[in-house]
This record gives sequence, structure tokens and C-alpha cells, in this order.
Amino acid sequence: MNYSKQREKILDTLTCNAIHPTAEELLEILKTENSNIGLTTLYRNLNQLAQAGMIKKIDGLDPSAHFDHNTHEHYHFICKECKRVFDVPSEVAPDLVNNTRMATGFDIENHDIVFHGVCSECKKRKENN
Amino acid sequence: MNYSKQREKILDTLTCNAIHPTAEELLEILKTENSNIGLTTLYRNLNQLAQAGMIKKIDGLDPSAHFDHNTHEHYHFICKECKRVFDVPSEVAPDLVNNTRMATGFDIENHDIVFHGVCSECKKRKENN
DNA sequence: GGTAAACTGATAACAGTTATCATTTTAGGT
DNA sequence: ACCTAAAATGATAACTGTTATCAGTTTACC
Repeated sequence: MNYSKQREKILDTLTCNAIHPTAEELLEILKTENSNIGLTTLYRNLNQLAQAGMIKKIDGLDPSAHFDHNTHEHYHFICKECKRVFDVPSEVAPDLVNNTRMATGFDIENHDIVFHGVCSECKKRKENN
Repeated sequence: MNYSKQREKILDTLTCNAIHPTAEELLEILKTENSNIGLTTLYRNLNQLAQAGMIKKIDGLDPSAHFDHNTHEHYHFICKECKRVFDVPSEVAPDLVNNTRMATGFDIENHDIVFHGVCSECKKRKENN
């Protein structure tokens, strides 16, 4: 993998915008920063960075994939009201991989957990109405 | 929700083919059983059944969604070799929802876990080569 | 400085899914 | 049974997110 100006910018922008953006959302942010990166280039680099383990691709949230600069083990919660994506610490599922390896006998290389529900802010807002 | 011949057939076929098929796969199975159900009808009914809690929609496996007649709490493992989808019992993650509720303060309505790796059969096959 | 490999980005294609809508089926009341 | 309104069908067209193509540009290394 060679250096590229665009890839550096993409990684920077994702790191500074820890909101788990989709590719489209990231493109918008880049535009507002006067970085007109082509859509193909964006997708290509996001996939390359994910493959290299430098970012994480989150599937199963929307039709569209979200991207996360945080590569440490953690999970995700999506609020069905405001659609924001929140991090969930991996401690909520201790021994998950070991338990699953024992239960199934399979080699587990990675796993994702996605929670759906209502976040604190939206819960509060709904109660006040 | 009114009765419909097509919906009954779709639910039956999904129940008798517990392989977590995609919509396209299910359509193929239906065709071999001489049930020519329209693609739109299939998608509409799968979504309706999922909404009604009679089946489960599994996202985050492929680009395409898979469908599961088993609505009891359980998780999924997809083998990156043979692409088959296996069930994982929910006991591998005890107290997951409670822990997450405590850690985040959010209302959790549902959650999914997807494991990726290599299943026993494929592991064996690879070792013999 | 030259060259091979890697990268860009506009365009076109593609896959999975949903909207549209005229026709048919279902279910409940008279 | 019949009438009617609501629900369901399915062919077609549209839409969304993503990837392939490919000529031109940039990178890295001898």
C-alpha cells in the first residue's frame, strides 16, 4: 500500500469525526473541508483501511455501512429515534468468544454486536411530551 | 394482516428450510416447489412477517439479508469458507442486555451478534490439504 | 530521472430492495 | 350469498449503496 494524499485525509477526517459516519456522510464532511475526493476513491480507501485493520466497517445498522476509526474491541448501539450510533464497551460480554468457541467448536475470527433501542436523550425527550 | 395463500407458503417454506436463506434463495426453493411467487410479494411478506415477530431478519452477514424462522433468542455464525450460517445459543452471552443497560443507561429493545470465522467442517477440510 | 506498480475519479454497471399501480383476494356486515 | 372496503398480488420501473472499468496521474525505488 503506497502513500496517498487522499487516504491520509480520509483517515484524518474519520478520526476527527468519531460519529461512525457512512461513506456519504464522510463525503459531505470532506466537501465542507474543501477536500473534493471522488466517491470511488472514498469507498476504495475505506475498504483498504478496513482490510488493513486501521479502521472498522460496521454492517447491520442501516442499509449503508458505517465506519469507525476506533479499532479496539467494542460494540455498537443505534438509537431508533435519533439514528445516532453509540459505542458500547466490550466488558458487557465477558468470555463471549471463549464461550462461543466452546459451544460451537468453530474458529472465531471476529464478531460484532449491534444493539437497537432508545438512547437516554431521546427517552427523556419523549417522556417530556 | 389478512390471510394470504402466498404468505402461508412463504412461512411454511422458511420453516422447512432452516438454512437462513436470503430472499433470492427462498425464491429458488419456492420455484422448485412450483410456487411462483412474485419477488415483490416475497419481500413484502418477509418484511411483514419480521415486523410481526413471526420470523427474524438477519443483517450484517452479506450484502443481502437472511431470514430465520427461529424467533427464539440466539445468535449467528457465518463461515467465511462455505458461507453457511449457523445458530449460536444465547447462553454464550449471559446478562448481556442487563450489562449493557447498566453500562449505557439506554433502553435496549433488541440486539444481534454475528460471528465470523471457519466452521468445523471447513477447518478439517483445510487441514487435510 | 525512469519505470513499474499503485492510486485517482468520472462514468457505467450492478445487486438488493422498495415504490407504483391496476387487478385480485379476503373478511365482515347487511 | 352479495357488497364493499381494506388488504394482498405481481409486473414494471425506480432507487440506493456499492463496485468495475479504464485512461490519466502519482508514488516509490533502482
